[in-house]
Amino acid sequence: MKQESATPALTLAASSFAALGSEQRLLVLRTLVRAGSEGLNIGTLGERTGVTGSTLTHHLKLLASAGLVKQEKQGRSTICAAVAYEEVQALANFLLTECCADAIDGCTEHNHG
Amino acid sequence: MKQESATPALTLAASSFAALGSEQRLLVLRTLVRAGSEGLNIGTLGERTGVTGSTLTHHLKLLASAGLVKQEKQGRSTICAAVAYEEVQALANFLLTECCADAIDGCTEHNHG
DNA sequence: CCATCACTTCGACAATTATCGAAATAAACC
DNA sequence: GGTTTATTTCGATAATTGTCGAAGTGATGG
Repeated sequence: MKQESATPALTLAASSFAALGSEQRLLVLRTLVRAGSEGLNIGTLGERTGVTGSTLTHHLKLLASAGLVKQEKQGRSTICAAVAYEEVQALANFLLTECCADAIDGCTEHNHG
Repeated sequence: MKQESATPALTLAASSFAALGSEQRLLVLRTLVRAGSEGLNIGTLGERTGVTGSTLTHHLKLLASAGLVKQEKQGRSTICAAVAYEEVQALANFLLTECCADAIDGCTEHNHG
C-alpha cells in the first residue's frame, strides 16, 4: 500500500499558509507590504490595523517565524517590514511543483482556467 | 488617521490560506493533485494519507469550501478531486496584486530575490 | 427487507490559537 | 537615578480547531 508522507517542504509550507490564514495577519501583512521597504514600527502598525499591544506582537511573531515579515529593533521601537515577495513566490511554487509533481503539465495548462 | 480595513477579497484569501495551513490537509491535497483529474474516493484517500473516517471528512469539507477540492457522490462512494491549480494561481495573485497594490513594482522586481 | 459498505453527522474531549490586561524590560530623556 | 515611552512576556480565559468513536444515512447486493 503506497502511503504518502509529509516532507519537510510540506511541513514548512503548511506553517507558512497557516500564518497567512488569519484575516488580521493578512491585514497586517498587507499594511506592511504597502508601507514598503522602510517598514513601520509596531505602534503605527497598530494604529493602521486596529490590532494593538500583545495581540499584535503575537501575530507578528507568527508572521516573522514564517519568514513573511522581518523585525528589527531600533532604539525602543521595533521596525517591521514585509518580505512576502519571495515567500509568496516560494509558496505558489510549492503547490505548483512540489505538490503537483506528476501533474505538472496539467498545472501549467490550467493557468487560464 | 488612515485605517486599513479587511476587504472581502482579503477575508476570502485568509480562509483559503487557513485551509492550506494544516500539514494533513496539505498532504491530502497533494495526494489528490497527484491522483489527477479522475480523483480518489475517500477510502483510498484515507489509505494513502493515513487520515481516515470523520477526521478526513472534516478536513475535506474545509478544502472543499475553500474551493481547492471538489467532491461528487458516486453511488456510495464520494469522489474527491483537486481543483488547486486555479485556486493557487488566484491566491498567489492576491498577494502579488491586491495585497502589494502600491508596491507592485517592488513585487515584480523581487521575483528573483 | 435485511445486511453490508462507504461515508457523514454528532457529541465529547483534547489541543491549539486568540485576546486581554498587568507586570516586566529596555531605551531615551530629564 | 527616576520617569516616560515602546514593546514584550506572562497568566488567565475564551474561542476555535482537531480527533475519536458511536450512531445515522443512504446506496448496493443477497
